[in-house]
Amino acid sequence: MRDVARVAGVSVATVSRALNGSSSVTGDTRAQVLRVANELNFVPHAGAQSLSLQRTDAIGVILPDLHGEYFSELIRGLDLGARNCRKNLLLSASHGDVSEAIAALRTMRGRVDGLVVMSPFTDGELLVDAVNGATPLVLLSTQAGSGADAAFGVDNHAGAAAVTRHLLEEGHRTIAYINGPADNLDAQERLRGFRDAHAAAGVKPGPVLRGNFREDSGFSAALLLLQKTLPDAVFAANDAMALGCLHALRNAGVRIPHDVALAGFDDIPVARFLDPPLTTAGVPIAEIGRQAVERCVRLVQGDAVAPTHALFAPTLVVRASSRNTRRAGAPPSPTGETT
Amino acid sequence: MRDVARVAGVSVATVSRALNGSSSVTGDTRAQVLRVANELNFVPHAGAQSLSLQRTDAIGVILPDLHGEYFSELIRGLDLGARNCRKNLLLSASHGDVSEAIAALRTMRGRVDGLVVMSPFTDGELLVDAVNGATPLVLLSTQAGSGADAAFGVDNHAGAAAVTRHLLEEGHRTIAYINGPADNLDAQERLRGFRDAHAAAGVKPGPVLRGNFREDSGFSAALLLLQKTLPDAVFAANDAMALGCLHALRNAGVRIPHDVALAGFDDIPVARFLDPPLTTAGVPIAEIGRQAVERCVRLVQGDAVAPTHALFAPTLVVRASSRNTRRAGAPPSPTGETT
DNA sequence: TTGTAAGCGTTATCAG
DNA sequence: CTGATAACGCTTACAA
Repeated sequence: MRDVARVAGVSVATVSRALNGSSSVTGDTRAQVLRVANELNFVPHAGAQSLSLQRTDAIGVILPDLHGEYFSELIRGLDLGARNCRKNLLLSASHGDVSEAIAALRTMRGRVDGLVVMSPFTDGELLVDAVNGATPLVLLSTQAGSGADAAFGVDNHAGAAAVTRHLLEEGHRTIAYINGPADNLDAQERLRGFRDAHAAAGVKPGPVLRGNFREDSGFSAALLLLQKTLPDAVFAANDAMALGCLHALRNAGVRIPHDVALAGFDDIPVARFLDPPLTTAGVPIAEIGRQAVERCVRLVQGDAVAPTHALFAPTLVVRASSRNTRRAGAPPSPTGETT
Repeated sequence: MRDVARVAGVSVATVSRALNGSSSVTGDTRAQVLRVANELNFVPHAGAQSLSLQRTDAIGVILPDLHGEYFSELIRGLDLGARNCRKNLLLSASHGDVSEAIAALRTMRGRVDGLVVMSPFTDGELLVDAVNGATPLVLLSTQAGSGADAAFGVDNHAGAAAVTRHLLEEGHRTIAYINGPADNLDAQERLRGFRDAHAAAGVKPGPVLRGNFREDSGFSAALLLLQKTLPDAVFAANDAMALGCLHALRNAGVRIPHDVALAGFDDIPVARFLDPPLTTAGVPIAEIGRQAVERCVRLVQGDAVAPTHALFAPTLVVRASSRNTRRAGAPPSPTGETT
């Protein structure tokens, strides 16, 4: 910038003003400065700018992972929101570990104006403590009362209960469940929904298998199931595991849904492309991301928004994978999709 | 930091030294400072730090998109590389537009030490000009001679030719092609590979349909194909479009591979889970991302590395979707996967 | 070993 | 309308 000032024969202050379109600059000097800046292809140093302005125009995002269909879809929404607000996104992965999340948090101080953190951990308060009100904080997938400025989540209990109810109504009697990570709040709520729906129907829940929300754990769980009498249906706590499960079962020659019905949770983009298309609890993943970022930006701007804990209600998406073909009087719809 | 200094009864310089483990600090003062810093839960301001240190410990990444299986997988690799080097990732999307990419580039000045940019655009030199050597730059998916410090790409021509050859060898006579965006270099090379393989085999290529690398364009292309006599096989320029194509064909009651064989490009994670599993050109997506970041970091550190344009050779991944079941003497392998 | 002060590249205040 | 100059929060000579 000094160079530009020198060449243009003005002071750095004037350069700054000209570049930022301050009104109090002669048309001549402005033109001159812009010309020189262009010649020297000067690009303002965003780091210095934000130090001076006390604002970075960036939102920090910390997610358990940055890959996989679920996070990919979430990131799509986050990006959308950021674009809408003309903010940058600083993404970081905590790899499912609170301490890593906190470390990421620390490196973001002074780099971002606000934070969107997904913290499905039981000990998520640590995170809020770490931020300590220093920065606007929006939490994702967290239980209520978290002390953040805002929180967005999914009604996991209702979603899981709806899927379970659907499976029971289809006439499936024993339903096996592939669980998520034990310390994951989303997973805990889904399991509760699964159990409560059974209790309400007066049916004994099938076996609950260990899982970690990743595809391979769905695969392994299916292998376990194959060693005993197969259940009528399998409900995986997310679509990724349902995918792995589907794969393992098909490898074993099990026909879905004829031999075993299958359902998942999330409605990730591929769910509808599987064969058979997957019944699942539809979550507006991208939409949640978008709203989270936009809310965060609003907090940064100081727009007094009431602290919220918004809970999105999943919609039951019935596709072919859950159909009970053993039962009479269940005429398959042509496309197999209802909502 | 001033607060810490005041409370600890030392100068800010000492605080800085204590926090950064400078050797010339008494054990006592250090302990004292650390204690106070902890009490006040002081977190260094990364922005100010980098202004002073002239280094941000962050790598900027600009991709056409941040979502979808392909980019998701790429981001996994980028994150891996960044973690290995203990760097942060500043991600941005150019949405397939050079000017947006350049805009993103500008906002990154002073925020990152180096750049990894995916620029499959025909006018990618603009990008290099924009950076103007100010920052180490690693390019992805770019044609050679780009003027960047390093470039990583895929041998698209070889990959597409291999897939085409495979389809021809399977006995498919007319092969339709779903193309990528016209101004995309990867897409251009793949089309060339498709054509050259036909020429080498003395077979006339089937129809080439317009596409944009996204799922829905594969779907539309398939609808077009369904209006005429179906080809023996369809080769989509990437897996996402193959997925869309698969979906449309199946909706129409077309059996794959019996009625029409199908192949894609990339080997995204779901490819093996489709029904039938998808034949494709396997690209080590995540690995490319990891290497790109690590190379970028090395450039930042000034390790004199020779400028490279590394080209990864795709591996032909044959799965069930390309089998010619109309031909005699093609006994299906049990898993249907070979490499 | 520690403190003082200059500097990183901007913006903003305050005189001129 | 424009130019000095003090921040912004940190690091690092240079002095003490």
